[in-house]
Amino acid sequence: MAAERSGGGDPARTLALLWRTPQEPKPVGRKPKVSVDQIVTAAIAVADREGLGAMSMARVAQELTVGTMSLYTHVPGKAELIDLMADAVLQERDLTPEGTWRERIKHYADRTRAVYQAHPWMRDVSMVRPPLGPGLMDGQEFVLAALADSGLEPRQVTVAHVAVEGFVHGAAASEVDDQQLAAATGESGDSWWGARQVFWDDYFDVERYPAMTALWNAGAYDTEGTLAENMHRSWNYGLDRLLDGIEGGMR
Amino acid sequence: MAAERSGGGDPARTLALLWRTPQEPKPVGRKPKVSVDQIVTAAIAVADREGLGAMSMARVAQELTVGTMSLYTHVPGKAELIDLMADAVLQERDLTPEGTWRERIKHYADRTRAVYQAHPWMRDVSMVRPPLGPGLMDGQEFVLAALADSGLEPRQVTVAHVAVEGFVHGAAASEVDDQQLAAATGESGDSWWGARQVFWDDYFDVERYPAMTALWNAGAYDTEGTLAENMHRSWNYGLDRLLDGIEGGMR
DNA sequence: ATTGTTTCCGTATGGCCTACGGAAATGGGG
DNA sequence: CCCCATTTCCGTAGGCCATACGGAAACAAT
Repeated sequence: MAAERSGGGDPARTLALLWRTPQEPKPVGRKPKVSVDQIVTAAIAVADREGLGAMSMARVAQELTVGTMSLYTHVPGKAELIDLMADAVLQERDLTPEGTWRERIKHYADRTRAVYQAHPWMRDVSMVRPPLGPGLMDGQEFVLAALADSGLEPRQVTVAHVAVEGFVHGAAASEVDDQQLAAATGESGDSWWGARQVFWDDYFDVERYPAMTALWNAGAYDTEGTLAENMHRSWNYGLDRLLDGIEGGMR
Repeated sequence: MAAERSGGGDPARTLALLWRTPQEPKPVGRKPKVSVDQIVTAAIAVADREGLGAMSMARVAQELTVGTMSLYTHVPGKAELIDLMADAVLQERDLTPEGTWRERIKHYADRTRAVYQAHPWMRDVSMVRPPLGPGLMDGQEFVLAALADSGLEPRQVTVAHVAVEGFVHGAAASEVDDQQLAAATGESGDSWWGARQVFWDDYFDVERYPAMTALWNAGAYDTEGTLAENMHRSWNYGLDRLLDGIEGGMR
């Protein structure tokens, strides 16, 4: 399926939900069996366990022992529910502003990575039109404050911000993708690659791929550690080099 | 919906399709109405026009004026079809090895970006367990050859490779995400943000977000150009800084 | 007990993938 | 010309999904 899209609905309604605008308790009428918070929590629980694909309205309602359509009283639709889920888990990062601007960005990357690890379905949530809730906004503020302290020009800060944010989310998403696939298909990444041993035997052409062959012969692929560990190493390397570049560009 | 997952099926069968292993023409039996190539082409056409979500087996069959189930004679299932589509469009990059290693990586990034622009549904295809076909492999070889020429140690080349590949695909995906959403929802990114003006009016808190406020006041967000143009600028900046860092790390 | 308000939820529509198995087409041998 | 092995075509059916609609049920105030 294609990536989950969020927030097509009425912006005012969605924003009120994201910021949980307190509404005066209704004096009359039937008492609600569930709250928005309960729905969001249940939806996150389902997605954590079985992936975003399994997070259907029916499944969440079942979790809460409520009729499917009851959810629509509290939440406009599935897209908005996903927005609420995403912002909720982004709030789990506790971002303490300590150390140099670089250390703070690394801290931000770590915390964000932890969110993706805990909630692998975040890979499937597009951040191009993000939920404008407290979870997202607090993160933006944190990164912008760090970059502003770095000495970059204001205009440069905004450009660097998009690059850093993109790298962090992209890296976290890729890294988690492997685990999500493992959970969804019941096959680990290492096992998947192992099953494709045939490829190297039957299709790989040393004439066509000299650089890969040379690297292989040089022992560049004799790594210890799992696929996941190697990915993590690469991403740390990438972020460090990106920050090197940003730092160097200021001088 | 969650991201499209590929290639769970029999590796040997999928590899044979990806590399179009020629099979001797059957002397007897009913003549096929469609070929694998026709199916892949039709599927790409549908996805280009209406998104990967609309690319159903029924829709592709309709395109070819053939019964839905006929497709399954030629292709094991939908996941494998997506693998074939992805590898086919990756083959559209013509990667000519000219210039310095840096220029070649930039060239690779440009060509890959062009693929995503032409086929926005690539955003929804996971590259963690990629289709091991010629399109993907030629790209890998190209990047590895460039990095090997940069003077990095073999082990470092493989680490840098993951970082670069991740950045390029991630950047291309993000950039295209906006257009894909615009096409899918009929609302442009600029218009979406415009409709969320309410947010700045009703929810944004200058006390809570001093860094953002300061940047706003400093005119850092007074950009001309569309959202898409600004994203493109940021991604170029990010890739340049990443390559700066890689270059600097060698000294 | 009635009324106004709010929430709950059963039903129905139209979509998706694909297992299964029979129908239809094809070329060769009698 | 007929038969038959072989191959492809494809209708049906089962079990998922989101959500529009409208009536039933619960509750407070009168």
